Amino acid sequence: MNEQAVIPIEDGTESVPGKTRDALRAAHLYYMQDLTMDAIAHELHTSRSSVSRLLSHARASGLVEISLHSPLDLPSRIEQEILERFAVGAHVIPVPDHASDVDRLDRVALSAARILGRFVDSNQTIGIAWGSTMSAMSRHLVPKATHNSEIVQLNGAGNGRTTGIVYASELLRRFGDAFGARVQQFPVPAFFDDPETRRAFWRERSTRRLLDLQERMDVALFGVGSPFAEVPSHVYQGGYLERADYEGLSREGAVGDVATVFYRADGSTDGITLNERATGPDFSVLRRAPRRICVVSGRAKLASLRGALAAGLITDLIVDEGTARALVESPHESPRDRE
Amino acid sequence: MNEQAVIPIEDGTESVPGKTRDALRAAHLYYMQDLTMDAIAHELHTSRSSVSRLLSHARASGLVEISLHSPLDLPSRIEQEILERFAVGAHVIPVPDHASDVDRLDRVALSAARILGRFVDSNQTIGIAWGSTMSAMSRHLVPKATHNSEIVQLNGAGNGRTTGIVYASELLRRFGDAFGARVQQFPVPAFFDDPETRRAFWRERSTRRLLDLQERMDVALFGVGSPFAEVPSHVYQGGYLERADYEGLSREGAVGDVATVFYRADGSTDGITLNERATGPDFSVLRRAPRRICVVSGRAKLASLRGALAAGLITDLIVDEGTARALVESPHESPRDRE
DNA sequence: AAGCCGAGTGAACAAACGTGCAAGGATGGC
DNA sequence: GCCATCCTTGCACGTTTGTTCACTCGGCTT
Repeated sequence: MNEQAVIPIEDGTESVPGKTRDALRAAHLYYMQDLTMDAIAHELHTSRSSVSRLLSHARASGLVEISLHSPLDLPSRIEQEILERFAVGAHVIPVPDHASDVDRLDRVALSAARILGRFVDSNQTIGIAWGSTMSAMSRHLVPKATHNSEIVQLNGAGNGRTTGIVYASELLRRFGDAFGARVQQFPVPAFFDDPETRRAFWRERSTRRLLDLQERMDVALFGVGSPFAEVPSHVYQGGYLERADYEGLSREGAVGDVATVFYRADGSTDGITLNERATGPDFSVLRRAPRRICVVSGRAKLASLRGALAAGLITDLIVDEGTARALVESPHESPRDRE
Repeated sequence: MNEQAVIPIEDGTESVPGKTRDALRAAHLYYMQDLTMDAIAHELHTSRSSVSRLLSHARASGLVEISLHSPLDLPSRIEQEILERFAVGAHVIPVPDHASDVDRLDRVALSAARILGRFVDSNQTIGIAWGSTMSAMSRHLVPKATHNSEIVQLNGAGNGRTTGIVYASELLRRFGDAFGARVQQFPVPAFFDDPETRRAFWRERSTRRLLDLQERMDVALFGVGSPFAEVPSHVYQGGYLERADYEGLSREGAVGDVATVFYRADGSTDGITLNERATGPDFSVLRRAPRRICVVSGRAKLASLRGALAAGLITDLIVDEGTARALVESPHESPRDRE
């Protein structure tokens, strides 16, 4: 049999495109023609195992895209309501109510990572905050080829004795790899000890360059912090803040933060002293980004989320179902628990 | 456990949207969150089997869309070449060379059916020919909701003693169902016996109405017939044509047909007498459709395909790999076999 | 040159999945 | 109101798929 006639391409040493070719072909046969992996293995002259791996590769590398279309007459009542009430595009992630907070975060992050591709494109500057939500997302990104894009770190990460969270550089690198984008690190602590140090730093040319990038951001991606919730965001565990800081926040009425910048329930930030030591962008800067994506999981963050919405920080919200339901159910109630 | 709290929607008798809701949720959990069907069954309070069926339903009904993206630097050399040489957008379907013609047709039709959704939209008139290729496609259509669209039959089907091919009405209905479109049948034989009958019929108001529709077509979908190939298109098996007809076609240099209208290798149709009895649209009418999708499988149809390309009938081509390769390999050779 | 390392392969096993089947429940016609 | 019929459900089975493991094969180091 003239087996080599089947694939008359030159067998160059270009092994990587060769793998991509095979993966693409396998994906065609599997997803478009419904062949079994066995049959595909036969067509590609390899083993079933390899086909299984090829398909995994095809999915993980974005060769295969799976998207869901709700029929237009059934557009998730909750998403619709969030859109109307807050003027924010919502993606509600179904998660059972009894799931643990860790599960919940993982599942929201996984879904968010897969949705993210829709927001990312070439020639964009993408700002990324640093936190456990972003960390979880970074592990599941689906690559998408872009040109001339840039990832810029929104807030410092300090030299954390990080609680299992990957280092900021690693996190940024993952985003950069996934989208073929340059990465701009922001090597500062999450909070300065002295506001003066921050001001001095901000005058440095290298810092200015980064801040300029932040001002020209096309997409911002962040979670919300919730300092007084039972399961505090990791920013509050890494030893970044002292007891006195919490007391200050509490006294000044802060309910949450976005990229280390704190706000009150009504979205205001004026007079929150900790912000003078924070490294994240001022909200006036953040709001210049036309697309501001917020990923939230867990009802503990409800009050924070409300504040971020009040501050107008969010244009697109990715949130677990329980939190979404709570958000629309009890419109203006105090952070007391429902039911 | 407050199980009913998990899904606080009213348990109305709206069973169909209920099923769609579940299917959508299951699809979310399966495709976006990588849960196993077991886990999903648990979340939905049902059995694994049901989840499997829900997911099948979600795929078959277009709730889930799976698409493949070749990396831009590797855009199927063949498709690229077809685009350059014939100015036609190509989708090449990988099929092993040793596949039987039946397999080949099935696999191309399956892929074509899944691609078709991209071409169909609301407020469109979609013309559809009648043949074994269309028949195979009709069994695998992925529904897509559209408004105010219309399916119009391009050529008559006669009262075939159809060889396992579904009746034209059934075929049209499937397309109509899949896209929520009205269906306009064309109840005439594939070929009239007497050209005069055709002319008379064409003057009828009911016929005119249909021809008008054909002239305003947005999308045309058809295969090509290949009268002199080893495995003749079913049009030639149904007893539509007599020996004398074939001899006439042969004498007049016909190499293929689109919707019962025959053409020569150079795309010309003038002086092919059988066309006076054909029921399909004149090519000048067909070419008014901005999008003209042709589905071809099997090298036996290569000469026909070349002719249809020469006639400028095609804007988008869906073709099996072997045929595509033959198309670009031997550019201007006579219909003699290669190798 | 020998040897170490990492990537890739196929066999084998376990997990996950699809489907025929029989039972239960709803629907619609009479 | 009752029965025939169709649709749906969960189970059980066989098939299909993911993953672990031992192995091979280049490439690169010592």
